[in-house]
Amino acid sequence: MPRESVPTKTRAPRRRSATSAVTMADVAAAAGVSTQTVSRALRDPASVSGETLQRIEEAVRNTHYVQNFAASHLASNRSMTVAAIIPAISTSIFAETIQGLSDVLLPEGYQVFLGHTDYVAAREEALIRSLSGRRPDGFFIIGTQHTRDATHILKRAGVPVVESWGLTSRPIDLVVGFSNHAAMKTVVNHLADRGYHRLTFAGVMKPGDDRAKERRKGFLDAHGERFPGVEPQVVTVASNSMIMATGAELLDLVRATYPETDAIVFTSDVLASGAVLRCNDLGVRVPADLAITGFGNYDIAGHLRPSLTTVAIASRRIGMLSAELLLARMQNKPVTERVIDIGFELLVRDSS
Amino acid sequence: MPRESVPTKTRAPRRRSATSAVTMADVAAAAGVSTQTVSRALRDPASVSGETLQRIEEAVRNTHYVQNFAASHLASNRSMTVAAIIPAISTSIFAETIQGLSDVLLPEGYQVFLGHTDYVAAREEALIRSLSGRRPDGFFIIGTQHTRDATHILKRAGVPVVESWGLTSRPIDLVVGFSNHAAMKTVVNHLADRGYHRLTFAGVMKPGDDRAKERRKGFLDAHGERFPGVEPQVVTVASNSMIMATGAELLDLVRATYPETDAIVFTSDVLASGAVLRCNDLGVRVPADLAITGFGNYDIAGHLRPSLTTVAIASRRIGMLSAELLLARMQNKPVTERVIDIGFELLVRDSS
DNA sequence: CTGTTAGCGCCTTCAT
DNA sequence: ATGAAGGCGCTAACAG
Repeated sequence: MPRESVPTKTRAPRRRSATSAVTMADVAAAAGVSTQTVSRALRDPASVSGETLQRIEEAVRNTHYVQNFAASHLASNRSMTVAAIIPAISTSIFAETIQGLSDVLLPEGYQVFLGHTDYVAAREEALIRSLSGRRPDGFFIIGTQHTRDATHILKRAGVPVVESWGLTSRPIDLVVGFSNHAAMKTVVNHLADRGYHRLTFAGVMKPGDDRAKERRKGFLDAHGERFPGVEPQVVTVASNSMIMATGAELLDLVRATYPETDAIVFTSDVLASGAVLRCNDLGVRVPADLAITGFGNYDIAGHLRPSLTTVAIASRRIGMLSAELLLARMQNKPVTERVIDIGFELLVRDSS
Repeated sequence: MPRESVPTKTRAPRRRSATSAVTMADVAAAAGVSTQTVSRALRDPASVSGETLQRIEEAVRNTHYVQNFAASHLASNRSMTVAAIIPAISTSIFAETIQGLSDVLLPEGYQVFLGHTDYVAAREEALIRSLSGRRPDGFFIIGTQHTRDATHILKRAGVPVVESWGLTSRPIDLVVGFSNHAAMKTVVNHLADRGYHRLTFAGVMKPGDDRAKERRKGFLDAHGERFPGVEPQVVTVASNSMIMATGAELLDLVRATYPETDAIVFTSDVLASGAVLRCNDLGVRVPADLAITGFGNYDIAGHLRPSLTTVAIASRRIGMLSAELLLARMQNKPVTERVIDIGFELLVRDSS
């Protein structure tokens, strides 16, 4: 550890670094240049002469230097990180979105802080609060509805924010999503066109899931238009997991509650798949006895028999587009569109 | 000798903070205390008198102060972050592991950096290198085989490292996993016991997927024991995605290559499910004509008809246990077990 | 193209 | 229980 050259100090020099005592100063010393030159070589190799660059690169290798981004962040006021906040990581279509986000950001040198809220608004706020302390250069968040304080913190952060998987006329900053309301209306219209007339909406409604609420509203609005005077049928559960077993349970619940139902509109392919498979077990013919629709176009949807009518969402693309918007903002490039509607696609298959 | 202060400010003071000009000093001023007291109040409220604490909390609220963790990190040499490295986020059972990890770490104040490697060793190394610069207080990584340099960086980081989803006698630091080799032997033995005797191993083998390699080896070893002299049958693809369509393709490939096959051992439930559904389409009876086994006990496995024989892995638990080990290390608590084998469970269902 | 200087915002150490 | 001093490792600003 060649760092002793200040004999005039009365106190022993502070040694707090437990790990990696190698600093930029060590590299600079080894290469015979100033720390500034090392810093420049690391961030913009072209700004240093070829010979100097080589010496520095060699010094980096010899010393096993690993740059400390916390110091860099503090000095430059750029953290080179993006905070991503999603409801759940597992069993979730949002994983694809995060992969898309990450696929675009990592090659640009940005790293991703990931947190999940379990669909609880208070947890979302706490997470945003906590992640703000990391001073990310951008935020990515699922959903367009947040607590007052959460919104406030995001706005005060002074960095780009992308809300996603929904649309809103009053975004915090940027939005990449689609209309859950319109998507569900499309499903209802499709079923009505096919002649189904006793529709039931079924799904898991977590308190903090504004996408599910939008979908329910889309169902109700379309139902009112297509079946005026008919009482809409809605069956939801709040605490169940998003698993196929829940879909099977919901099927049973719908059949018990509204036996006259001839089509079930599920909020997710996971639930719809569970229901289709249970129908097969029960001898209920899909779609002859009962039509079933899903949401999300999961892998399974096209492989089930009957194959599942559903709404395809470009989940990965949401992540990639969001990352591109964030990058543009973070690199001070112009962003023309503040709200990007990526749309959706109704995939009519055999279950309806 | 104290350095002289320079009262002659010839230059204007630097102002680099674009965002959140509120610092601890502002809070301290508002509360009429020193920054030190604010710092203490934030990290250990009990170390400050009740009245002072209240004034500080009020000042924090009024100023909208958000602590800067980068500065905290630099000064304390603790980042309160954990880096997590997984092959893929989406369509992946690892998402559950990350959720488990995150569920344990977030409440303790740690935040998670997430990166994915797409099963490419070089990307893993690059990611580890890059994440090291964030000076995480711990690493979590899927797999037990890494490049020389990657291993070296992890060791030099001087923080706890958990490798997972496999076992090794020479861990970098800690391991939480199970034997993929033993799991696959168990599957083969089960099939052999049931009277199947022309087994084919089928799966996606990405170059950097050491779990898949271990599984293949387990298959081959068990096959050699149970069917001495019989040439083992292996059908793998390298570049296909882990989706059901690939399972259907593999089924076709196996039937074309080894028509005498009476049982297919897949490396994943996703593939096995695709194969089962295709068998249903083709009129191939499972398990009468062909037995099929999966791996991972995904949600779908129990709902398929026939239901899928598979190996259950406590994916979420791997994450939680890993987090607990990391926490123990990071908080200087004793860790007795360096290698934790969480085992696996063969679930015999109707497909075999 | 390279070096010097000062400071990013917080925490550790020491003193009271 | 609180305050003062200094430095964590790096980079912006300025000079040459």
